[in-house]
This record gives sequence, C-alpha cells and structure tokens, in this order.
Amino acid sequence: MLGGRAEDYLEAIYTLSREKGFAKVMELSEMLDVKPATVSEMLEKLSRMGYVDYKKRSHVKLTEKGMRKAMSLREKRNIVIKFLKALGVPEDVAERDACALEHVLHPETLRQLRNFVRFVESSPAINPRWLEHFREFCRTGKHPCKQR
Amino acid sequence: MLGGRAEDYLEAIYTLSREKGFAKVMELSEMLDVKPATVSEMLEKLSRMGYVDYKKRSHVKLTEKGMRKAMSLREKRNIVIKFLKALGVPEDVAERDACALEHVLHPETLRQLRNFVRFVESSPAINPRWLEHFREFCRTGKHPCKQR
DNA sequence: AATAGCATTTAGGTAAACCTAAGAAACGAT
DNA sequence: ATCGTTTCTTAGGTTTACCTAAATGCTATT
Repeated sequence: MLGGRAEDYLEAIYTLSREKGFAKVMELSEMLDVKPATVSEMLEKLSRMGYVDYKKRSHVKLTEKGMRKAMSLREKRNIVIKFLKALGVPEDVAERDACALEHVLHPETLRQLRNFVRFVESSPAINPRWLEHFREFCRTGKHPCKQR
Repeated sequence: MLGGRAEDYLEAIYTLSREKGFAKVMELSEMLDVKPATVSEMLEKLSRMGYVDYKKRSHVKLTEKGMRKAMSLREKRNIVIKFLKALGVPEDVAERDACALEHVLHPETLRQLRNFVRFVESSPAINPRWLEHFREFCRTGKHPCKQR
C-alpha cells in the first residue's frame, strides 16, 4: 500500500506534469520542501510500486496507474478545499488542511463533504439564505432568526 | 513539541482516568491497539515531557499540564464529531475520522467547524429547513428547491 | 572536446513509533 | 508465604521518511 507521504509526491508529479509532461527532482524537492536526495529515494520506491516511470538521472512521469491515483487524490483534495472555503475557511488555510485531510478521510466522510459542496452549489440562489445566516452567525455570534 | 501519536495516548489516559482516576499500561495497550512495550516507552516520554505522572510499574495520571492538553484535544475531537454527524456521517466513521483530524486541523478551520456546529445547534427550528433539504439532497441527489 | 557548474545519486545517519522475546516484578489464590 | 499468572519493562530490531556529505553524471560554454 501507498503511505500518506508518497501520495503527496504523486500529486506533486501530477501538478508539474500538467505543464511540461514530466517532473524533475529539483522541482519536486522544492515543491515538497524536502532535499533532493529524499526525492530520489521516494521516486525509486514509487517506481518499484509501478506508480511512475523513472530512470535514474532522468525525468519522472506518472504511469497509467499513477495517473489514476493522482487524479483521485486531486479530486479528493478539491472537494475538501471547496468544502472548507464554503465554510468560510481562508483559502490558504483550506489548501494546507486539504493536503493533510485527503490522506485520512474515510470514503463515507468524503462522500458527505462532496454532497455538501454539491448541495451548496446546486442551490437555487447564488447565496442561499441559510448560508447568509451562517456567515452572519460567524461575524456576530448570533443566529439572525433567533429573537432576544 | 508533542507528536501526533503522543496526543492519542494523552487522550486515552484522560478517558481511562475519568472512571478510576488513573490508567494502566494494559488498558492503554488495548485502547490504542499497541503492544504494552510500546506503551511503556511512550509513557516514559510523556513523563519526561511533563504531561503525566508515572513511575515504572505503577499507574499513570495526567499532570496539570497533561490534563489541560487532554481536555483541549478532547474538545477538538468533540467538535469534529458533532460536525461530521451534523453532516450525516455515520457515528462510528465520524469517531474514527475525528481521531485523525484533531491532530492536523488548523485552528482557523477548527474555528469554522465550531461555528458551524453552534450555528446548527442555535437554529430556531430543531431541524432547520435547509438541513432538511440537505438530507433530502443526500438521498435523492436533487435540490428540493430546484425545479426541473 | 574539455571543463565548470548544476542536478542527481549514493552511502551512511537520525528520529519516531512500532515490534518480539525474554526477564522481572506484582498480585492473588491457596 | 509461596507459586503461578498476569503485567510490565528491557533490549535489540524494523520501517518510514527524512537528513548531510561526498561522489558522479550531465550540459552548456568556451
């Protein structure tokens, strides 16, 4: 099985590949804030596991398997980010937390987050009344519907 | 600083202490699903760090510092659990995920989760309309307000 | 085509959290 | 009070993800 950190590498490779079609050790090192030596080792491992195409001293690319995995991870992360933003978490925090969360969330939990995001997005009003109320609650600490 | 796993030990000790006033190695071993030897080591560490009162071959108790930490962790977890349950995540899943989440969530994120829980709880209706709608959306995949 | 300067890998470590096996201490039943 | 069982600790290993320092390969410039 794929350890939590390995997934970050996969996603980083995915992101970098979208532009040039491949990723380099240095880029990954910077993006993941890890020394090049460490990247080298992890790529070796991911290669053995069939997630990336990688020959020493060359580029990295995702294999079919790696691509599938990366895309599913990316989708998870996007749900979490959207979800947190809908909840009023600042974007940068949402992004950091999404990184951590995507590794640990149970599928069922993820399903509900996805539902929630879709629910909000599919609302008839651009900004549903209750969401307005929630935002106000966040600001004032009071529920606008509640008297006294 | 306190590693993520150490926090689980603290919380387990807290839980066990609530009944008898202390915790034993075996109990922790079972609760955390870890061998007694491992518990022994971790208690040594927590003791060095001042979170627990612990002499070899005896009970463990939380120190003042440990108690404060444990309570704040417990509060975090409770927020996450309530939150996930409000979202319709089954209780057992919510509890598992809460364990994982409490270690990683940014304070800001936690703040918004707390807000959300309070918002729902402070709603004038026991079950606000929008929450009804959300539940229905989860079942049917359709927003009840939306025609067509 | 030689070499200077990067990029990358190798080798050898570290820290955290776990493990097993074996020994020591405490406990409880007779 | 002693013996057997259970609980706990010690000692020595493992794994994972990281590190540094040193070596090696690549490339681009001259």
